[in-house]
Amino acid sequence: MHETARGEWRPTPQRAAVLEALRAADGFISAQALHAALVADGVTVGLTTVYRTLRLLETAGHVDVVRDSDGERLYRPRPDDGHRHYLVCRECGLSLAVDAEEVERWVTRIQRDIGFHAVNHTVELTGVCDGCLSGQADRRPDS
Amino acid sequence: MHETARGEWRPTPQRAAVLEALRAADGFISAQALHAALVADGVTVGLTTVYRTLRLLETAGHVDVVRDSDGERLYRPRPDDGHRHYLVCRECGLSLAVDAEEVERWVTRIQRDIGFHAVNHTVELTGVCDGCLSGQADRRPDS
DNA sequence: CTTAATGCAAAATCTTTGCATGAAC
DNA sequence: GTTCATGCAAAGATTTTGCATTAAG
Repeated sequence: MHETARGEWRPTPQRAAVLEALRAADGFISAQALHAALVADGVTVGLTTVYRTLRLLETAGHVDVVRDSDGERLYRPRPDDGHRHYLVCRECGLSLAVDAEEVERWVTRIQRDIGFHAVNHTVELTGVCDGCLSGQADRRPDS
Repeated sequence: MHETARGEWRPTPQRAAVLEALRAADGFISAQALHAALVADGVTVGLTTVYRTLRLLETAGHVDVVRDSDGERLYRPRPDDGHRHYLVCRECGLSLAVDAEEVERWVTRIQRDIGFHAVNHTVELTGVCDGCLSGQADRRPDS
């Protein structure tokens, strides 16, 4: 090996397309939906490649990953200033970044108080946005 | 209907066993692990029944559910004073309930400010406890 | 006796892997 | 010319559903 030891990235049309589609989709999107969008756009790419590319992006820390209520992984390009938390509409998928400073501080304090190390936190907020509040009344808030 | 309108609960040995095993396991446990434990204990119960019972408990709000990194659902009997948040050790599974009042308040305010309704929140904290901090250095904090 | 619960096997998902072909360096 | 990426099909894994049998009210 005479070049980049680790970091063997190889730019291919498929990877570029996945990245572009990922950024085009606003909010979180599943691997399958992303693949469908790509195919619909006329891009020739296999579902396998979409999964593999997303896994690479995840490993490299370039996407945030959450899970929906079915356990499906949803991806979103990470805003370049670190990780964020989102409030996602269960009905239309609208996702808004929320100010999570308080939570960040809370996590830091908990970590120190309890004596844990390398604490990761995941905060997922789902609700129903104003626009979608028209004719539905199943889930109640569980707070 | 002359009795309990909804709430058609039918106490069976299997359901009792699932509940007992769930309480016996300290910390979060998967449906499959729970089933394995039951079978190992000599209880005759099908995996299907375990899943169905856990789903009922979840609907009734009697268990907290989180997902591990493989997307597997993990269940834990809910302490009878509402829902809680836990800090779980990635190494040994030790789980501690943490004071989450601040987060609850934060969620309430976000909900009001942004104009969302029926907001659910999931907060998952994972780290490494003091006891396990002896020889391991893979995941870094992502905060 | 009527209604619901059980459990096996099969189905339905989402995701990963084996392997031959084709593209990138 | 090597080495890595692609993509199909098949395998893996977790959870749900169909349906006949059994148990509870």
